[in-house]
Amino acid sequence: MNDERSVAEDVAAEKGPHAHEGPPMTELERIRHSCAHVLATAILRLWPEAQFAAGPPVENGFYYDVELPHRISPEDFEKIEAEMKKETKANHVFERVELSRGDALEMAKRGELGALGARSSPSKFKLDIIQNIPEDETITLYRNGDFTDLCAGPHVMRTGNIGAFRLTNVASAYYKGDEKNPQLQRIYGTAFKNKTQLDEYFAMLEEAKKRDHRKLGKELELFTFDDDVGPGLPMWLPRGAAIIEELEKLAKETEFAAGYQRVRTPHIARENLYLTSGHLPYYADSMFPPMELKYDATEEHKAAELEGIISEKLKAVAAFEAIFSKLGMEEARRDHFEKFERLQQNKSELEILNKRREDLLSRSRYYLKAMNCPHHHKLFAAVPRSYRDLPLRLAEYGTNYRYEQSGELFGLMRVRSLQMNDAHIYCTEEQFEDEFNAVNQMYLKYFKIFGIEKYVMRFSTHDPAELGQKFVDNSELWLKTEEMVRGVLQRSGINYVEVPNEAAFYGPKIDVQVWSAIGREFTIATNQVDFAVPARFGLVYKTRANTEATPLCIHRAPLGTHERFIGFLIEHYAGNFPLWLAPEQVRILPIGDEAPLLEYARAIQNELRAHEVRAELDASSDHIKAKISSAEQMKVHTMLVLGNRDMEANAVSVREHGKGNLGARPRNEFIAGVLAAIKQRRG
RNA sequence: GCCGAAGUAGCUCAGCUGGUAGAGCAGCUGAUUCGUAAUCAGCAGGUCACGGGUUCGAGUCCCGUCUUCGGCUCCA
Repeated sequence: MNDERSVAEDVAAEKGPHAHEGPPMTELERIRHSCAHVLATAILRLWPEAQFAAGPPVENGFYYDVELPHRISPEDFEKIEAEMKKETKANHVFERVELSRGDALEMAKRGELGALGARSSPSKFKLDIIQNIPEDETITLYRNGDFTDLCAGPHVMRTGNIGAFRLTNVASAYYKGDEKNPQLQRIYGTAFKNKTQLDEYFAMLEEAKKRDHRKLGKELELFTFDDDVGPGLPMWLPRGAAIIEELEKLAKETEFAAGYQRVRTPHIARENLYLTSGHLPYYADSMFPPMELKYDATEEHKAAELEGIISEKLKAVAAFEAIFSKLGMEEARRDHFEKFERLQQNKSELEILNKRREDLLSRSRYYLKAMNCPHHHKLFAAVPRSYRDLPLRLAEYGTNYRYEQSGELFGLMRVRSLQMNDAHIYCTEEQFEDEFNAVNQMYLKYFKIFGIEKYVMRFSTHDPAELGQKFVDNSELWLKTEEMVRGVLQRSGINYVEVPNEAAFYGPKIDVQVWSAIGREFTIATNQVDFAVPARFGLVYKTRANTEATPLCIHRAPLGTHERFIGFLIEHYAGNFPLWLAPEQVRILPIGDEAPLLEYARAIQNELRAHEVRAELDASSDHIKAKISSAEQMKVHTMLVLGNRDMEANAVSVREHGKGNLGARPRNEFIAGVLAAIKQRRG
């Protein structure tokens, strides 16, 4: 994890598994990619019939996809690694060979690619890959010892340059990620320059396991899932909810100071709303299916009435068409002009009626909201807006529901109900830069508070070739807003990287990646520029010149969702939350349970709670050591060990989780200190 | 959604090739009055994820469903 690459390189490198394009590989990637070849070599020694597909370096190592009747399991790793060791010991040169397309195809047909020599069956995946290499590109092979593979490289000089490696796991993957293609076994491994770095990496994984938010969430009683409630629907226990409260407090303070206004909107809306926004049918798969209201008699009656009229019209249209079809359209128009006109009229009326009927029915379908923007757009529209109202910043901790595919669910990181630190900023083009910059500054402020030292903003832009398909067809606005975003990012010294062709449908976006204290990456938040949907909603404001204009909209959620953000924080802090965030900030542990001492303890608890400090009292009959132990296990931030000595001196003996016994302090001094630390959001 | 693996008490886990369920912690009750990470004893706790099948007999074998995990795909 300690390689010298910049974050930008990291991010760029992860883009292209196929080395045909993109930037040259870093040294570590060359090592890993070379190791994939060594892995293939080893597998072939054990199972000569193996068919290899692709074996690129990836974020934390490499993999090679292989088709093989034998199902490789972790028990096989030892013998595969032993074969790999032989290959690295032999220190073969990675030899690069250029050859013609014809020669490459011949070799693949003889089964010599991704192989130790000619075989009875062709190297089918390699054959396919060659056929997909553009005509103007050079085809190259790489050889190490007996092993020959189709590969664009680059590699390290010799197999011995692969310092240290280990296989990690095996999973299945479809060839080219398409489920219509054959299913392959994907063998994962990792490699480093030396053994020390390899060991560090595995130590980090161990540490990540200890900090796993699912494990700590259970142990610390932060949240829970229940089968009867449903998959991907976390419920927050009081200790977890306490963290949520603090995050909301932080966001509300920050946003208030930045001129945001808080709003509240329902969790559901009629289908019409999502037809207007354009989410339906495009995004329908990611939404919970609609609730249908059956009991709206008026609307059902209206729909039925329309149904009657529509069927009449249909009959009329059919009758005319039957006549005309015999005559042919041109003749019909000439000779029966009047009837023809009536047909056209009936057709267009039918269209309107059908639309009205569909509209009526859609009014009885309600969807759980998957995002807050449509509701917020309606709030914008609820009041006549003038340029004087802009920028208008509407903020809400809205709860969204997204029907994530079952295989996507993962602890708190990928859920179906999520509370977003959401806001929509409506502004003019002139205001955009300042607004966007202010949002970025808010991110930096949060990074500081949470001790996030490494981050990158992935700035996703559009591909002009896909205008009108993947992206809203408005070239001018794309270029203009992208230029504005780029300008803000550059001028504010934000660490960012540009990712082409990954923008949202309606505008450029920024995904915010942060790294936890142990160096694992999380995408926690997103900022999106939207120059399309406000227009769909017909949002306008009066300009100074008394004309109407459509505002730009910035979607932003610096703290992302509670679910993912707290998941991140759990790992980041290893469950040892700073005082202001700690679910239980203070626990009072009286030595013994004699009445005067308990009374003293209770008085302190009450005083703390009067100042909104989450203070608890352990009045159990446990011995003091046991009380300390259980408080430590729950990672209570501060423990007050109270005995007669403390009571007599009006003092408290302070113990902090992770720091141990800090000795006695005057009661008032301690309380003032706690309040100040919480207010300043210090540790 | 697809492929693979797993699911035993609130938690962590044991239960061999089928013979009818067990520990530690947590909980409850009582004793213990202890100055910085676990005092002692007793009690209670399970439709072995759910549903079906094979068998004299299923936690154990087979099938289906659900959930979780590892991947793939997805994340406008």
